[in-house]
Amino acid sequence: MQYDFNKIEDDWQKYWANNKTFAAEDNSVKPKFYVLDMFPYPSGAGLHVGHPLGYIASDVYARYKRLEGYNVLHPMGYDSFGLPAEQYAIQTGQHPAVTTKTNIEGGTDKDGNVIPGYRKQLDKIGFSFDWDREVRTSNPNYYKWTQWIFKQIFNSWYNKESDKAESIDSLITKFEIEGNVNVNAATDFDETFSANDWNNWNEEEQLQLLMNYRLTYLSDTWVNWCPALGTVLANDEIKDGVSERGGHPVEQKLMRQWSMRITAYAERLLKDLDTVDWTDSIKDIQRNWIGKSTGASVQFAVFNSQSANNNFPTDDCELKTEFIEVFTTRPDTIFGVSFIVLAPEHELVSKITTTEQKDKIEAYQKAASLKSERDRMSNVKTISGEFTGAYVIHLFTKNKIPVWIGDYVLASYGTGAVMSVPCGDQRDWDFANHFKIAIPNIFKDKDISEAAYAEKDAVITNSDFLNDLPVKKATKLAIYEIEQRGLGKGKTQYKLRNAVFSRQRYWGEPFPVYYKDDVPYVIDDEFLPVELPEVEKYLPTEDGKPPLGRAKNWTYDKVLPNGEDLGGADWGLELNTMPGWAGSSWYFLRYMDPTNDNEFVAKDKVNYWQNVDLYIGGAEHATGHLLYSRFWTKFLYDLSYIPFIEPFKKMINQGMIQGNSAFLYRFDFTLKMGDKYNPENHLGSEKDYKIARDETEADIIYRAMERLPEVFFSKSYFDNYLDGSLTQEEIFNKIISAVPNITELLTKDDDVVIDTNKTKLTMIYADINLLDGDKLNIDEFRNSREYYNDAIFISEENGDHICGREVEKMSKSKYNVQTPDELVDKYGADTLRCYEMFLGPLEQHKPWDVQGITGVHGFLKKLWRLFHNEEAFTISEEEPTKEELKSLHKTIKKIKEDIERFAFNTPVSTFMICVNELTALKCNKREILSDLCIILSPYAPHIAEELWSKLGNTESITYAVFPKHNEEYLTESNHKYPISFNGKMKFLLDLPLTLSKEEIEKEVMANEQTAKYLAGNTPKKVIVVPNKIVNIVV
RNA sequence: GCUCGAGUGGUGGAAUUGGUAGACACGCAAGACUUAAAAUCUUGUGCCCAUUAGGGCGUGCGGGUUCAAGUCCCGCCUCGAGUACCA
Repeated sequence: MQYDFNKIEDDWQKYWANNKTFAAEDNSVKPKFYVLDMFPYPSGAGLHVGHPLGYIASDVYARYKRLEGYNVLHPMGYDSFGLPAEQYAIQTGQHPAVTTKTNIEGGTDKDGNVIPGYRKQLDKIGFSFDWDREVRTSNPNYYKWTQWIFKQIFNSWYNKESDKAESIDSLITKFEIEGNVNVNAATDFDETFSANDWNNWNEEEQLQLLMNYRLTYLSDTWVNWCPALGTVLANDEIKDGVSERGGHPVEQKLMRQWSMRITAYAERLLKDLDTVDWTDSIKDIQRNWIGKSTGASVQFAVFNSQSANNNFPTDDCELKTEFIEVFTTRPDTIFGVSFIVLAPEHELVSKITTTEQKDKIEAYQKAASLKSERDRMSNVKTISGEFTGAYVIHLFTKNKIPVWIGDYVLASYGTGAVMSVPCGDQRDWDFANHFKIAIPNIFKDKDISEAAYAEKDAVITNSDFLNDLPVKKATKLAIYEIEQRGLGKGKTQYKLRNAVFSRQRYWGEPFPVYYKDDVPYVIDDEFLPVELPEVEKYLPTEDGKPPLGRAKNWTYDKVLPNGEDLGGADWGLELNTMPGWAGSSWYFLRYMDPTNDNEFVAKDKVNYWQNVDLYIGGAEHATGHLLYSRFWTKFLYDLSYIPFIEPFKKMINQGMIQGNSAFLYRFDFTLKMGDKYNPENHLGSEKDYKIARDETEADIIYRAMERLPEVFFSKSYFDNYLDGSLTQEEIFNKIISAVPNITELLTKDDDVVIDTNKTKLTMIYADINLLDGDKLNIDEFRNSREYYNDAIFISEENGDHICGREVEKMSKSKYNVQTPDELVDKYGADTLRCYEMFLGPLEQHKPWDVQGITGVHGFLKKLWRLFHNEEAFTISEEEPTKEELKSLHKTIKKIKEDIERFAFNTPVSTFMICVNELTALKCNKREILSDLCIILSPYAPHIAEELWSKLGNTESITYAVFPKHNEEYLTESNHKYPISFNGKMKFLLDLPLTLSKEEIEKEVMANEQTAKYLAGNTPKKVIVVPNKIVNIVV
């Protein structure tokens, strides 16, 4: 009886949908398990075989956990706001909501292309998602709560005393009572004010001040402006100086923007990485991104050379009016400072520069400001700088230290100034060497004549009170002294920047914010969501406002849906929208309670489901989504909305499935005008050749080209062509014999010849769907496009036309995309699922090769045949034999072990071995096959359900019980000992396991084969490891 | 440059704690069935030498530890990812 996978899969998918088989129970007595896939963006291109890889793995795990008795939450939804839909809307005028819906649900786009729809594609693979919990970030009932969370962040500040976010009201109370003197908050605001000051300010002034404390705040910030996309981008949305999406240039611009004070959480984001089970690589990326460094912040007093002589001023020098603050991670090297470098943009530069140096400094500043980020990045090696003419006083030695500017110092990091210690830092050393500045050595017995000594294992010398101390102790003491003398203090610095949260785009969440006299206020909860308005175009307005500037009545009028007017006014609403990561920072919470209209998630539900137990997705979100959702999780925890501090406990990052592109080698005819051609003829007369008066040479050549067929060479010719063993002439001869009438075609009425010096073989992409292995299906290829109809193929001697292959990214433009749909139609979803897992370890990148799928498909057919003879389903009720039980139980054991260590590829091989063994044993016994169905069902759920029901079960296999292996069936009485000589295995010897070491040795030494390999020598030593090996050392 | 990861047959990969390297598949070759093809089945398949028996070499390269190394240690090479003057 045939394995009709199409019908079986269809039937069971319907059954699961109708019976809501995978609905998760919200408050179950069962233990919970939360398996989540990273939120997909529903693009119009649909799924290719790389996308479901992670979904299959998570689905296998989810199904396995159900069999293990867990209540599994395994939801799916869409991150449906985003740039591609909006770019498409700008091009076509279609509302992004419409295209987004089509991309998810299927339909046709404006050009008439059929869009299969994400959902339909997913359904065909047989995932066990609880679709009743689907969310879409662009649905108002979802983004209502994104806006609500924004409001909570807006109404919070970060209290460093309690080390958590608190309500802004608690801060206001403090201000009212004692001003900000005792407030220890995450803020850049460093002035102090009293309660009196506070209470005397008007509302606007108070609100402006609170902006410095809110966890999301409006400020003028330097942002990454991308003119091509018409929006600002966050640091993690930029790769190599250009936008991650589209690769457009990015420039720095000062704009009024909403930002998220993620820096308040820097330390916790860093520290809590230790509590999650992620790969070291992702953790490292986050640690780097957060970039913690500890050291000291130190103030250097500026010594004004104009009014002082070269003698050193005293401590009470009245000229100490300006200070340069620097941050250093090596306070222990304070005595090695020989100059100070400021960033060219540093605000003190103009104040301290002497008149003699003014011109040079200004020229340098100008040159630096003209350099783009990219130039600065690419010019790392060139050393440049300029002396300001000013000096500072060394904290301890009181020496004069020159102040320079140089663009190797970044304005945006630390204080934009460094104390340069050339003996201990290579960049400082290079700078000093270049400008002939002194390089004092403060490391005992270290040579610094050729390079700086940056290792931290030196002993400090020439450093007054730090002499003879190792780095660690010297650092501690230096900080102590600096603090004692009031010259600075110990400090921790982070690279992490606050995240820009505004986007000048249409297709995103509107802010729940309106403006009264330019002061932002948040909208009352009863008016949420602020729904995205209709606009007639998705472009910025003529005066440069974001697209929402085009919306009519975009004001906070306080009219409730029921028509009740609560007395609003024409207060303008915020025109920016939120970035892509807003909705995805908390979506995993919404799945617990997707339809709740009163809360973003109900307390009892989040208390039951807790955080995600297993999160599967790509590694590309390391610094974006994975950092932001950790930040929001901690924030919501601080406000006691959720009971955990990390969103994703265990994460696996699946590797990319690469495309396997195919190439044809096309002969490129290059034509030129023939000898008989005379440009004179071109000028009107009709002598030897018919040349239309208005034709150019190019026209004639093009016309001749059109007559010529496409000629393709098989791979071996190309290889020979590349290494020179096939000459142009030989190629040409091949063509002449393949296209005998070539001269005729070429010439016809035109005088055109082939320019044999310029012809060449070039690689063009061939659609991988027209290939059978590496062989081109010539007929299908000819039919694929009209101009290939009469293409000529110069093939291998056996008639095959072989294509070149290369592994690269899977993409439409490379004609190497494989969609899951075609494979599901041809082999079935179960085959696809098993095959994608079989390909290799989940985390690894691997090339897609469709050929291997037949092996997996064959395995399922073989499995089917265990249950069926030619005509019908047939099963035996006999007692299984020892061998059959052993085969089954070792499989049960290995499958469980493998799945639990997240090895998804090896179980498929294990199933194959088991089916091969049972086939060899001709086993069709119920007791064996019934358990086999269960353990296979996470991988191949449709066939498992079908066979399970044929075995007489009336309930879905989903909630069957994963069998326990019985160790008794696996224990052996004998072991085939590999007998090695000097570690090289020579033969096997079957011995009972009951033998002692001595007995084994005796048996081995008595064996005649041993004697042969010993060849008369006496063994020096015999190592016997019972149940493992025997090694004889000769 | 720095950080992290990976290198095993023609291909994808297996070998979980140092103990038979190459499981399981693909591909290839030979054969069976068939008018033929597909499907299916059987056998072989790391490389080299040898008719066989057998021998030698083999997990990127070079060393080391060990009775025994794909696995542990040291040094290097190549590829991939992240990051980029972070003081």
